[in-house]
Amino acid sequence: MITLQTLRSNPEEVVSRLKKKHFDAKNLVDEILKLDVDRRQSQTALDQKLAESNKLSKEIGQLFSQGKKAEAEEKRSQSTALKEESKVLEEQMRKAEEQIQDMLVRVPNLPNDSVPEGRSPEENVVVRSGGDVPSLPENALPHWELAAKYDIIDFETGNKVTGAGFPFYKGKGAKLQRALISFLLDNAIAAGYTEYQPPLMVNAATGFGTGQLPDKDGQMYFVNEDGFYLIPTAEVPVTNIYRDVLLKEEDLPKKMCAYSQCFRREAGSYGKDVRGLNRLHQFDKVEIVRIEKPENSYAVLEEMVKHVESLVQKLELPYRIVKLCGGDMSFASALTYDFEVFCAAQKRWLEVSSVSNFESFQSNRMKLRFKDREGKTQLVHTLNGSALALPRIVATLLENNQTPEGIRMPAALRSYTGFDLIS
RNA sequence: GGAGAGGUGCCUGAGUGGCCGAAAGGGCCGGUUUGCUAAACCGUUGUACGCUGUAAAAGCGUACCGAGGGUUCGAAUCCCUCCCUCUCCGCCA
Repeated sequence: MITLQTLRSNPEEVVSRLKKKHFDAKNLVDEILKLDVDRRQSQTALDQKLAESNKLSKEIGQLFSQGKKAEAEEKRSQSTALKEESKVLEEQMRKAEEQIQDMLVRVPNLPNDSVPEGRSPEENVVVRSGGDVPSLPENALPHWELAAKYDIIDFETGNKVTGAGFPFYKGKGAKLQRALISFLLDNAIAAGYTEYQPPLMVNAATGFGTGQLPDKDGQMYFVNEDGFYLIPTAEVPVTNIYRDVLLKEEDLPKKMCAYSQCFRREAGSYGKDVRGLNRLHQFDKVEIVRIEKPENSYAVLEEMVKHVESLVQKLELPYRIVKLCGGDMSFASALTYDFEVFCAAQKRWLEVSSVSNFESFQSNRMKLRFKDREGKTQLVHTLNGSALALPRIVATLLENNQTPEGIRMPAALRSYTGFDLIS
C-alpha cells in the first residue's frame, strides 16, 4: 500500500497519477485525509489523558507508601474518571485507524511516469522482440495433440484424479519439466541469486504482505483447517522472508530465486485460454525476487528483464517484451514488463513472464525497511519476475519444434534432458 | 495428538504489581590512550505515532517485554484465549 505520508503530502498528485490506472481515487483520498485529521486529534487528546493518568498513578503510589491514605483514595477516584474518558478516546482513535487502513489498502500503487496510457492489453507497448517464428506446415499440431501423440502429458488422467487444470507429466514430458527447472535455477544462480525452497502454504499475514490479501483471496486455494493459503507464486513466501525486518544498508541488495509449484483457482477462465497447458491450476515456476535500495530499483528492473530475455533466447523461442499500459497493470505494481513467446501452432502470443517493480508498495505492507548510512529508516523497494513459468514454455517448445521425426530440444536444454528428440 | 518448560532490547540474560523502556555482560558505534593492531577506560546505543519545533536538529508526550483481551489508580510481572519454540512420549515420510 502507498504510505500515508505520500498521500498526506501530495494528495492531488496521487489522484492524478492513478488516473493512468483508470482508478478514480478522489473520494477515497479525501476520506482518508479527513479520517487522518480525526485520528491525530484523537491521539493528541488521548495522549494527554494518559499522561495525566500516568502522573496520578505515580503520585498514588507515593502517597500510599507515605501512608497518606485519604489523599490517595481521592486521587484514585480521579484516576478512575480519567480512565473512562480515555476509553472513549481510545475507541475513537482505534476506529479511525482501522478505517484509514481499510481504505489505504484499496488504493493501488502509483504507476511510474513511463507507464503507457491505455486501458487494455492491446495498448501495451512492445519494447523489443527477438527470435524467429518457425514456419510450420499447415497440419502442425497444437501442443495438447502433440502431448497425446508422444504420450508425454496426460490431461485426462489429471481430470480423473483431481480435476481440470491438473495434468500428469509423463516419461520425457516429466523429464523435460525437471530439465527446465534445473536449467532455470542454474541460470538464476549464475546471475547471483540465492536459491530457496519455500513453503507452498502460507499464513494470512504473509498473503497480506505481498498484496494477495485481502483483495484476491478468491484466487488462492485455502486450507480451512489450518488457515493456510496455497501459494499462487513463490514471490509470496520468498518476499515475506524479510517481513517485519529492519535491514542495514550494507545488507542490501538481496537476490533470491526459488522454484515452486504454484496454485491458482483461476475462477472465471474459459475457452481457448485454458486449453492444454495454456492455463493450469497447478504449475511450475522459477521466480526471482530482489530487495533493493530505492535509488537502484529501476536499474535493477532492467537488469532482471535482461536476465529473463537471456533465458528465452537460450531456449530459442520467438519472444517480445511488452511494457504494460496503466489499465493492464496489477494493483500493486509501479511498472511491469511482460514476456510473451509466440506459440506457432496456436498462432498466439503467450505470457511466460512478468517482471515488476513494486517500489515500496509491498515493503510498506510488510514493514520491510532498512537503515541508511545517515541512520534514517526507509522502506526498501521490492521487485520480482518469473524466470520462467513452465507450462507455456513447454507448450511453445512442443509446437514450435515439431518435426516429422519428433520434437527437437534446444541445444541449451540437452545436457539437462539427456535427449534431443521427443519421438 | 499427550505431558512438561518457556517466549524480555542486536545477542546472552535478570526482573513476580509502582522507583522498569527495562539490571548485568557481550556486540555495535563514538571518544581517550596508542608507532599499528590489540587491550584498557569513558560515553552512546530500539521502533512507531502524536505535539512543539528546526535549515538540519532537538525537546516533550504516548504506546510497545510473542499476539489479543481482562483485573488494577498502576502490569514485563496477576488472570483468560491464541500463536510459536524447546524437552519427553506417541504417530509417521
